[in-house]
This record gives sequence, structure tokens and C-alpha cells, in this order.
Amino acid sequence: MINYKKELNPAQLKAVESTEGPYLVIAGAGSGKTRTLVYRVAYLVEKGVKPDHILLLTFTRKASQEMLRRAAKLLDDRCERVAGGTFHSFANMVLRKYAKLIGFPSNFTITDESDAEDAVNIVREKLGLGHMDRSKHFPRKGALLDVISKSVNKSQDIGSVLALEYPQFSEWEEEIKRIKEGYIKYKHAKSLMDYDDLLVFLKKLLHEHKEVRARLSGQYKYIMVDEYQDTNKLQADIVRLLASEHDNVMVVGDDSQSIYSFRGANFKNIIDFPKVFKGATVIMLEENYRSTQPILDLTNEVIKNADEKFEKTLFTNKGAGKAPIFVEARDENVQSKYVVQKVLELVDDGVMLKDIAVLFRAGWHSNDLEIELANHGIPFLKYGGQRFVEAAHIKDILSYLRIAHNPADQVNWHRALMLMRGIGEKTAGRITEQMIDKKQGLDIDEGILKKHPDLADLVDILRGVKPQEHLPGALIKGFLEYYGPLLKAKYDDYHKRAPDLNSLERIAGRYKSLESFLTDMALEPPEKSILEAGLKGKHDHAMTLSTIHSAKGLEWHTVFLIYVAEGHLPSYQAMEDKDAIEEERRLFYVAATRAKDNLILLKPAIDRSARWMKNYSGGYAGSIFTEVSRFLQEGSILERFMEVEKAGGGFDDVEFEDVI
DNA sequence: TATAGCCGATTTTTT
DNA sequence: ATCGGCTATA
Repeated sequence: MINYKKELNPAQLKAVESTEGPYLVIAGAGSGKTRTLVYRVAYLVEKGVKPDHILLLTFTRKASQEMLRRAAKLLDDRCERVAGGTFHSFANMVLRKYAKLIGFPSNFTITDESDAEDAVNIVREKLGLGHMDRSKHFPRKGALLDVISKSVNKSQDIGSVLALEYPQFSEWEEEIKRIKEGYIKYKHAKSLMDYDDLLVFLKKLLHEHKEVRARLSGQYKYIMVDEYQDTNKLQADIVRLLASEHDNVMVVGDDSQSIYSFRGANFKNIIDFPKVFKGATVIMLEENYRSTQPILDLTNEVIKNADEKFEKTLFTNKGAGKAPIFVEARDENVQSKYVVQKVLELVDDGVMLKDIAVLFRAGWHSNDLEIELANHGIPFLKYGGQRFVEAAHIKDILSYLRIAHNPADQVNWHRALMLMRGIGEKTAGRITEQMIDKKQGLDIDEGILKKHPDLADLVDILRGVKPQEHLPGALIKGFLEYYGPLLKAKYDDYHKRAPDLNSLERIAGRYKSLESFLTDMALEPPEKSILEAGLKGKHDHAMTLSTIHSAKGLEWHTVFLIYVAEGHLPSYQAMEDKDAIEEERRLFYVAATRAKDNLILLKPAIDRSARWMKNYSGGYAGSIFTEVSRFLQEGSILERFMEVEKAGGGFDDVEFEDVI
């Protein structure tokens, strides 16, 4: 028996024991939000609710697995059978089953972002909007997809998205609308779904098929949603529909930690929740169990200056601690060296590497630090930034697997064809036209096959493939053999890329169906550095480098935050826009509240990255990148709450091994 | 029609 | 520094 009363504070206990009806839990940073969800799962199961009647929607699959694992440890294994995952993975699961009802085959392909961009480009070309005069500033494929995606996720029309966020493209409203329509039709014809479609069609399914809605709502009698501040309109609608039979919904979030508006998330979902679910009870978790008082004093002050928020002030019983430190380093490399030096000292004092993290706004901010850490032999894992599956050679292999799974996937056929020797844009177009538009499939004209042996080889492999009967591990092996020569022909640095292919093969080997493998590669792709570390077995003994976004929900004994400078945090791209700056503030808040005992903020005095950045940062000359972030300047926060240091050069070159 | 080589624009964050 | 896209050449 779990003693809930003893192990939870009154507010947490209330959240755990309130199982019927709608609840909104406002959970400040470090207030035991995860703990509350974990205990609530255990509580429900202990009370006799069947695990598969519970649905736990989280931001990453990792988060849900971790929570269910902890619940299982608390109670028993039944908790691991609770349905959990991201909105997208849940949507995928449901849609595979009910695809027919919304006019898709169940083997639809989930396109990643760059495939989606390629599809947009194809549509653009088809509409005759391909070759525009450069001076006319027609949006490129990435911007086009952004606009389309925003309009979908915010349930707004193209016109309002343009007016609000992309005024520079307003003159192209009609063209963009046509591209959006074309893109929707294109995906449908090719059985493709992008990330947004998973949500769009899940909503459509629940909305238009009341028998499905009733069945799913009856199945998931207790629904919990984590990180609710980072859901968008579509997701809120989905929750509403899923709960239609019972209203047993608990959403948990913190408006001050909303950092995904670029993806259409809107923390007003939290504020609107009591309106959408009438009679919802609000529970506030305000006691912080994570950070020391000096750290909280700083973070409370930063968020106090925010424009809009639920009023709340976190307090802690954890007691005194060291004041947060601000370090003005001479340049980027001194910034890195300072971190290294401090890490070595901490390790010397008995702090474990896995309890230390360095956080930053953008993936590339850690470039210099990574080199410095490697030089000292300090192991680290990097989260966020450029992804493994985005690398061109990985995408090449995945394109073969995607074709095998969905032969109508024109985007990936095109990619595969363009890799073949002697085939370019025109030929590739002709071949996909034959195969897909004329529905000849693999029955390609003999003449073409004769002329292009690379194509003949691939067709041979594909003919032998029956996806249901092949394990991804075995499938990929054949493709790798075929791909070998093409890799060498295309990339000068093929020897650097080859090991990645083996990693991919190893990952594929863990899956028992092609579909689940491809789904995961699209929805939960592995991090590059994690893979590499996995090979060396270094997981347990490594520090963390992470973008602030990827650090959400986590905590460390010591947190370094680098590049706390104007232009970096806040990012220069946010400077024109008041709302964007507010989001940067919340990012700063999320970063700083990850720290339990030590918080160290740094910034270089001279910033060489500014030299090339200033070229396209509009009116912001390079100089702004050397100013202390505004979030520390407001109300003299820096002076009032921090200890200030300066760091020049002259660090001892102590090796990591000397310390342990 | 394919491809190499050049030029210029671009870089936040992620399901 | 890197990528996408365009041009000149084979």
C-alpha cells in the first residue's frame, strides 16, 4: 500500500485523489509535477482502474515511459500497460487502425520535415510558381511550409498568419493558398501525412465519426495531459473530443514555461481550459522541491517581469544555498574553458558528471565547448540541434525503406532516383510519372531499366520485398549493399558517413516491423550523440549538453547556461516582436529553473560568431551580441541576485583523468 | 540531359 | 560554415 498522504503535499494529494471530472493543475517549476502524475497513475490502478483505460499524453515518449516506469516501481507492473506517448504517436496508432474512414490506406507514410518541404516544392513547380524572379522575394520551401503549418496548427487562415507573422509575404497570399491546397491534394494522392496531418486527421476522425469517438472515449476513461502549456488548438480540440463521454481529464502545465509557440502552441489553452470543460477545478502546486532559495529568488524575479501569467511565486523549504554566478568571459573559448575548469572542480568535489548540464539557446552554441570537452577527455551527451536522421546519407537509406513500405511515396522515389548514376531531374520525373501517376508500379519499361542499371538493381531488390515478411534489420542489409557504391560516388567524405549506416542498421535490428521502425524514425528519432555514446557504453558517466527546449522537465545539481547575451538569449530573431521576446524570457526561466544547487550563467565579452551573424540580423550590428542579456539587466537583477566574476585566459591544463 | 562548380543566402527552438 | 540553387560545360 502506498501512503499517499505521507508522500505528497496537500495540493499534490488533491490532484492525485481527484479522479472524476476535469482538473487543471498549474504546476510551477520543480513543484513535483511529474511526481504527482506518477502517483496519480498508481492511485488509479490501485483503485482498480484497468491500465488500458488510462491515457497519459506527454511531450516525448521518453517522458511517458519514464513516468510509467516510476509508477510501476511504486505499485506494480500493471502501470507499464497504461497507454502513453505523444499526441503524434497516439494519433499514429489510432489512424493506422481507422485510416480508411478518412480516405487513407493504413500504410500511409509519415513525412519528416524535409520531405514535406520537397513535396511543397514539387507542388509549387506544378503550379508554375517555380522560377520566380529573385527580386520578388517569393518565400522558399521552408518558409512556405512554416506558413502552411502555422495556419493548420493555429486553425487560422493563410491571410491571418501572413498578416501576423509573415507580413513580408502578404502580397503572395493567393499563391500560397493555392500551394496549400495543392499540397493537401498531393499528400492525399501519395498517401503521405506530415506531422500536422496526424493531428488534423485524428481530430477529423473523432469529429466526424461519432461511433469511433464513442469507442475511443469509452476506452480511455481517464486522460492525463502533461505540458499542457505547449499544446496547440488542434491538440486541445482532440482532448475535448476524446473526453466527450466522461470529462475525466487532468491537464498539467505551467504557463510560465510555454516555449513552443513557434510550433503553434498557445499557453492560452491553459487559461481557456476551465471554459472548455465547465466546472473544472484548478489546483496550484507552488512549493518548489528542486532549487535553493537564491536560485528561486533570481528566477521569480525574471518571470515577475513577464507580461501575462497566472500569478504565482514559488517558495522552497530547501533552505539556503550559493548565489547564482555570472561570468563575463573574455571570448567564446574562455567561456568554454571556464566551464571545463569548473566541471573538473565539481568532479573533484564528488559531483557526478551526470548531475551537470550545460544549456544553450541554439544547437551550435556548444560547438566550441564540445571541442574543449573532447580535448580534456570529458564525456558528454548532446541533446537537440542537428539530428541523426536528417543527415543526407541516412535519409538516402530511409528513402529505400519508405518506398518499400509505401510504393506511392513519390518524394522518396525521387530521392532514390536522383542518387542513381546517369539519372537527373528529367529522367527521375519521367520514371515516377510512369510508376505512380500511371500506376505501373515496378513494371517499368524494359528500355529504361536496360539504360539505368542502378534502377534495375533497386527494382530487383524491391520486387523481392514483402514488407510484412521482412524484418527491418534484414531489409536494410540489402539496401546497404546496393547503396555502398552510390555513397562513394556522391559524398567525398563517405568514410565519415559509413559508420552512421551501421548505427542505423543496428537500430533497425531492434524493430520487428518496418512500419514501426519508420514511424519511430519520423516521430521519435534517435539523437546522434546518444547513439555514439551507446556504442562506447558511456551513458552513465557523461555530462549533458542540451538546447533549452530539449532540457524541458529535467533537472541537474549544477546547470551552466552559456551565451546569456543579447542576440543569443534572447535570439536576435525575436527582437522585432514583443511576444517573441516574452517567449525568450520563458526560455530563460525554463533554463534557470533546471538548477538544483548551482546556477552559473556565462557570456563572452568578445563574440566572433557575431561577425558573420550581423550580416543578416537586420539592423542589429554585431555589437549587440556583446551585451548582457536584457533579462539580467531589468531592475538590476544581475547586481541584486548574482555574484559576478570575470574570466580571462590562463587556465591550468588539467586532464580529466587526473581528477578522477 | 547530367553534373561539377560557383554564388549567394541562411541558421532558433521540434513533433 | 553549410546548404540550396543556378549556370556553364560535357
